[in-house]
Amino acid sequence: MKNQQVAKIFNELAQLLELQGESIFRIRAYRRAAQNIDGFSKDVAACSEEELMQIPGIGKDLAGKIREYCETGRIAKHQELIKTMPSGVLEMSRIPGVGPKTAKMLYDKANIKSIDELEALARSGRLAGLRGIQKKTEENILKGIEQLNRGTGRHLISRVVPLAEDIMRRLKEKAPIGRIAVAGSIRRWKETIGDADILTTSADPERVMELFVQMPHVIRILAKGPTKSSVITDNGIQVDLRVVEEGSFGAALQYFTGSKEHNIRLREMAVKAGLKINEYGVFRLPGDGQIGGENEEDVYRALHLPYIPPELREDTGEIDAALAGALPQLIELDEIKGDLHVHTKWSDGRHDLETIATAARKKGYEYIAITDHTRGLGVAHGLDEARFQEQAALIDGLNRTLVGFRLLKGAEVDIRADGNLDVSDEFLAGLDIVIASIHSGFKQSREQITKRILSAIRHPAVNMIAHPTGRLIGERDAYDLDLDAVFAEAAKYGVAMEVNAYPERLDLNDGNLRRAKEFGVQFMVNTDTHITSHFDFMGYGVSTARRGWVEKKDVLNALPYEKFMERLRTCRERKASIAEATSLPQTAPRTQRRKIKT
DNA sequence: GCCGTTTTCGGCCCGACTGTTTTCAGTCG
Repeated sequence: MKNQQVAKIFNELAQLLELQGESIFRIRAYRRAAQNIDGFSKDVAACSEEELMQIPGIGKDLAGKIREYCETGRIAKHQELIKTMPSGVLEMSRIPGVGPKTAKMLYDKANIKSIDELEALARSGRLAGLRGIQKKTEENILKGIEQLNRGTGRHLISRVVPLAEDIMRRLKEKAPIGRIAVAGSIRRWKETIGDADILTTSADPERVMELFVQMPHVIRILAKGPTKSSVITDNGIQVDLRVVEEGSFGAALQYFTGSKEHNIRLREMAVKAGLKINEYGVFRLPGDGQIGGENEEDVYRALHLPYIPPELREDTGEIDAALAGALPQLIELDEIKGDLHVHTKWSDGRHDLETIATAARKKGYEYIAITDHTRGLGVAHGLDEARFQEQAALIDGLNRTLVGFRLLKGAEVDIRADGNLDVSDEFLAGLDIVIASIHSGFKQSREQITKRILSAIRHPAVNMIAHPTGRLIGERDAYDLDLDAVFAEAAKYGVAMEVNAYPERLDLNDGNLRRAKEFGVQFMVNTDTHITSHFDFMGYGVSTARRGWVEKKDVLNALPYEKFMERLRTCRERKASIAEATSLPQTAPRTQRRKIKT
């Protein structure tokens, strides 16, 4: 899949063109193309020029550049631009507060070629005096460099959500506010968050801003105005607070939820319809008469669109789907009836069976599966068959006492480096549910890993592949895997793919899910719980599924208990019949075999 | 560089905050 590489080069081209002072529209064209390629579900390397031009924002020129990259591994225009400027200048434009104009000026006027040189000059106080730079800007550049050095600037959503909730709670207690909500990428449930956006209404905005910047978390104030302030908190997360009037809250919520690309599309549509949309409302032009804005729905209604859920607002086809009346009916958190990936202290979890069952019932579930690790996973105290039998007896006992709730006997089986499972087939056949996953040999070749997972999918007892790509956000990339082959086989055998809700995993991710859906794959959204509080992660899993356009009908654990069990049985029956059918050609008469061939 | 149910040329989303070049450019979202 070359999409990400092409997207990266287009983004870099946009930055380089920005340094050249190129037309902002040309730059924006590269950025838009990069985003659409990144979100495109098919490999661009496998697309003809005509197919590429079907992607929004890709015309003849960019389609040619994509082909050029796929065929030669480089883009001449990119190479040419890189040569015009030291790479350090590009890096300087990534310092918060320093944009392309400033970076270019620093290079042109003072021959500064890297962040290190810039920092040294700023520290010695010799930056001030250059055109447009005085003491204050010099200080801000140093702070910006510090911020850049502190980290990637993106945080796991599970780190940001609690902070945003805490800030909102404090504002509700102390500040004179009306409505309040999170916006931005948190509300779209992106897996990582750049900064937290909070939106509120107030009759006394200045007082709200004052209280906001004085909160105990705040270590630096980036900006403070009457309607908008930005701060850095002690855990390095930037929080932006915006105050609007009641009549604008919906428009502002829509506006600040983004994504930017989604909003640009909407505002383009608005202009064509003789309307203007901004964060204050929807206005009819000319005359500026406001026709909506108190509620978010007003914005979509004004454009004759149905309400588009925040998780879909990425300009990856949701507006066209809305126009066509073809938006998906996204899965909802309260439609989840069970959790099929749960560990106990029998392997590497913390609690006993009863504690886990009680916590799950409190969540309102009808069933969960106990899926402790198998013996292959020594580090996780994997169980051997005898220990599983012991555990099964306890589960049977608990099930006799539980009313309206079932514990399923399951296991998270290790797929070994050779593709075999580390427990006997007979034993697995006796379990209610078997989930299989990879915990070692991540560096194997694409062919090997794909083969391992395909053989697990075909195994007679396996019902689901857990965390199918193995990625850990910010720590470990997905292993090299032919996902299309995996999805095709999973759909054929009725084996589910997991949406692992663990915040570091979120695996499959949104893009994978959309692709998998095209193959007709079914999903299970699970928390991979090791401690009872992990059950709360289900929201992250469901939101990731929603970002992947997943509907209730695609999610097996949205089924009530009886129906769910029936599906598990169907999966195994289907496998048995496929195994039987595929063994036929070998024993079939010669004439029949020839027929099959043609 | 893309795009077209007013357009194949001339448009391309909109506003807040900051620092400084005192009327606005740069940056950000």
